[in-house]
Amino acid sequence: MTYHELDEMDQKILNLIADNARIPFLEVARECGVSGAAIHQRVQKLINLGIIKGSEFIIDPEKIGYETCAYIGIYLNSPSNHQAVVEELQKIPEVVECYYTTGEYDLFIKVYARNNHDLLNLIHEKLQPLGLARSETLVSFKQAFRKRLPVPITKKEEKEEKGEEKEN
Amino acid sequence: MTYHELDEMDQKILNLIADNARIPFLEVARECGVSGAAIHQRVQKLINLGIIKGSEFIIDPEKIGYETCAYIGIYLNSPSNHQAVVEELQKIPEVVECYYTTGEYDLFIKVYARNNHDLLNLIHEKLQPLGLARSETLVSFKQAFRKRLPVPITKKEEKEEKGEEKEN
DNA sequence: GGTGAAATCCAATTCTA
DNA sequence: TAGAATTGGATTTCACC
Repeated sequence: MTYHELDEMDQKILNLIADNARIPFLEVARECGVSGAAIHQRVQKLINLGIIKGSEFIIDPEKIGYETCAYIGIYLNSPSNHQAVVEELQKIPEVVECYYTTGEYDLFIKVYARNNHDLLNLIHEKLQPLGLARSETLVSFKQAFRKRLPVPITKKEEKEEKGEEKEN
Repeated sequence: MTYHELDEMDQKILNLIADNARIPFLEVARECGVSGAAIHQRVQKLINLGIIKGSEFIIDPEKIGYETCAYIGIYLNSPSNHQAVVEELQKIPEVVECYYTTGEYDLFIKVYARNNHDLLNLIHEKLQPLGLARSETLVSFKQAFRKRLPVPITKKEEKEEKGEEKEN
């Protein structure tokens, strides 16, 4: 099994804190009908399990001067070299996400740039030298929306049906 | 000007809180050499300006049962209808991001699914019925990295060179 | 796993400058 | 805008269940 079983309270906690990282844990505690210490311990457990990977304030890229967002599909000259390329990509501040994908591209990245001109510059000056055979750029001219994945709610009965064992 | 001028302290605050939403403001205050009230007021200002759009705990999608991540480029039957399609897409829990893009596609979305089978299901059962002419799917089989965009640091001298006005 | 109390620390407001 | 002071809460730990 690739993920730990979360009970209903864990799921409720995650859904409460996921889009408000500053919510007081005592408020979460009241919602869940337990003590603040219990929430504290469970959140700690979720962090230790790697389910919670951190917290962040969401900053609007446009408002700090990044007007252009783009996705770039990358073909490498020597695909065997991908590890080194990924390390170099990680050092470029404008590259915020990087994926290994099936089929089409060797790598697929998300980048921000101050404007379209800087994007072209970024591609020519910083990306091409890494050993790209070719790349395809998809410029977003507007983000329609962004939201978070809901934490699925597993009802207790469903867990029992799946054969939840006592020795967990 | 599309973005507000941030002074060095605003930038420092953003860089401090951006990847730790739970950091005590008093700690930020100590780092910045000002009082807690000053940080409180500045963060409030940044929220009011829309520079800070909220906060969140980062939850590992794999750990809550979403093993497949994919990007899908969408061609619509009637592109004039995009507004309605976007609204429908927003209702689908698995669709977490949606962009209007230049060129190639009418829409470009990011989705999560429990597995590859569910992804196919999602495309056939939920996406196709919205009126897609065609779609191209790019499955990520691993995220190499993800990081945040750094808040650019504008030195005071640079701002003066740019002609910062007193009446701001 | 959870509780409750204690000690420490913080958030948020108000007032002053 | 910043600082100081205040106060009501929040965080965290720990002994106990």
